[in-house]
Amino acid sequence: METRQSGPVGRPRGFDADEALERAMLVFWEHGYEGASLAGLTNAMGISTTSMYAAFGNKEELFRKALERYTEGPSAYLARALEEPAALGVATAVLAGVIRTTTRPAHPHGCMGVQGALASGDSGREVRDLLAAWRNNGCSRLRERFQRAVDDGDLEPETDPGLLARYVTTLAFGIAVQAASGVGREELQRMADAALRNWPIV
Amino acid sequence: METRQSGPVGRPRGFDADEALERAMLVFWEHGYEGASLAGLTNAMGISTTSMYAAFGNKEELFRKALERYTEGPSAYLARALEEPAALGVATAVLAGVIRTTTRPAHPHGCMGVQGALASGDSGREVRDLLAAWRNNGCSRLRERFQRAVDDGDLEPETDPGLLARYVTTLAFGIAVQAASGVGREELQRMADAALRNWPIV
DNA sequence: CGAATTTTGTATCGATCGATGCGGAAGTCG
DNA sequence: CGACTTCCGCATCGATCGATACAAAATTCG
Repeated sequence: METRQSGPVGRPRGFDADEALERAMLVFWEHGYEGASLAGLTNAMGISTTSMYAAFGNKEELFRKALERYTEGPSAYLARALEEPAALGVATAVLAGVIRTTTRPAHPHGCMGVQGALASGDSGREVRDLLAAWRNNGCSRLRERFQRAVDDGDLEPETDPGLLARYVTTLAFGIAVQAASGVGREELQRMADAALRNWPIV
Repeated sequence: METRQSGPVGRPRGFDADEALERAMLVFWEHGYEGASLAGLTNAMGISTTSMYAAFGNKEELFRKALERYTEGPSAYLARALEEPAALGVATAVLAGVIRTTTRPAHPHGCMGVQGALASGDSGREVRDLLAAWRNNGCSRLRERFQRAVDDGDLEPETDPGLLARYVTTLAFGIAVQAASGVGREELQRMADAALRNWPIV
C-alpha cells in the first residue's frame, strides 16, 4: 500500500515565496525602506498586496526577511571573510567583498544595510534602528575575530582589535556610500589596497 | 527734509526666513529628504505651508537651500581644512571636522550630505542625485588640493592625489555612517588618528 | 484716504500611503 | 460528492502625502 504524499490543506500558493522575497530585497536595496512603496514592491514581486500580507505579514516584516536574505546572499562575504586564516586576509576579504557587492552591474549600487534606512521619518524608525544594529553587529564580529588574532599571536599583543574593526567597517561603509554615488569598482579597489598596505595601522 | 527708508511694498514677512531655514535644515538632516514631511518641516519652522511655499518655492527647493546652509554651516570645516598648509593637515582637519559635526550633542547624528537621500523613491531621485554630486564635489576639491600638494613638493611626485582624496572621503563618509549608528566621538577620533598615522598611504 | 501689493490663516485638493474586507477560486480532507 | 481550508483578485479603507485656492490682514505708494 502506497503512502500518499500529503500536501498542505487549502489552495496552494500561486507564486514562489523565495523568488518574491528576492525581488523585494532588490527593491528595498535600491530605494530604501521608506522609498519602496507597497505598489512598487508587489509589482516587482509579481503578486497582489493581499498575497504579500498573507505571506510576509506587513511591510516591516517583509523588510526584515529581505534583510536576512541580503545577509545570507549579497552580504555573505562577511561570514566567509571571518574564516580567513590571518587578520590581514580577513580585512582584505571584507573590503573586496564590499566593493564587489556594492558595485555589481545589474544590481543596485551601494549596501542595503547602509542605504536601507540611514535616516528616516517616524514610520521607519524601527527599521532604521534595526539596520544600525545590523551594522554594529558586523563591527562586533570583526572585532571578535581580530581579538582572536591577537590571542593567537597573529596580531601584536598591543594592537587594539576594536580600533581595527572600526577602521575596516568605516572603510566598508564609506565604500558603500561611494558606490551609491556612482564611483567605480576599480578605483575603490585601488583605494582599499592602499588602505591596507600599512597593516595593522596600530 | 528726511529721506524715509523705503521698505518693500506689501505686507511684511512675519518670520525670520534664515531662522526658519535653519530649522528646516535640522529636520532634513535628521530625517532625510523623503523622511521629512511638510507638516514636520513647517511645524519646526513655525510657519504655515502657505508661508513656506511663498518663501522657498516647494519642498525640493527648500531642501536645496537647506543643503547650501548646511554646506556653509556645519560642513564649513571642509573649506577651512583645504586651507591647511600641508596635505596631512588637510586630511587631519577634514576627518576631525567630520567627526565633530556628525557627533555633536543636541544635533542630528551623521552627515546631511550622506543620509539626506542615499537611496530614495521616485519623488526623491533628483535630491538623491544632487547629494551624490555634493559628495563627489567634496572628493574633487580634496583631489585638487592634494594635486597642488604634489606640485608644491609637499607630497612625493609619485603619489596619486585622486587615490588620497578617495581614501579620505571614504573614511569621512564611513564616519558619517558610524555616527548615524550611534558610535561615539572619541572612538571615531582614535580610529581617524590611526588611519592617518601612515600618511601618505601611497 | 483708496489702490496696489504681499503675507497669513484656514480649509481643502487629488494622489498616494500602508493595510483590509469580502467573495470566489483552488486545493485537501472525509 | 460536500465540508473545510487556504489563497487570490478586486475594491476600498482612513491617514497622510505635497501642494493650492481664497479671502482677510498688513504694509507701501499715490
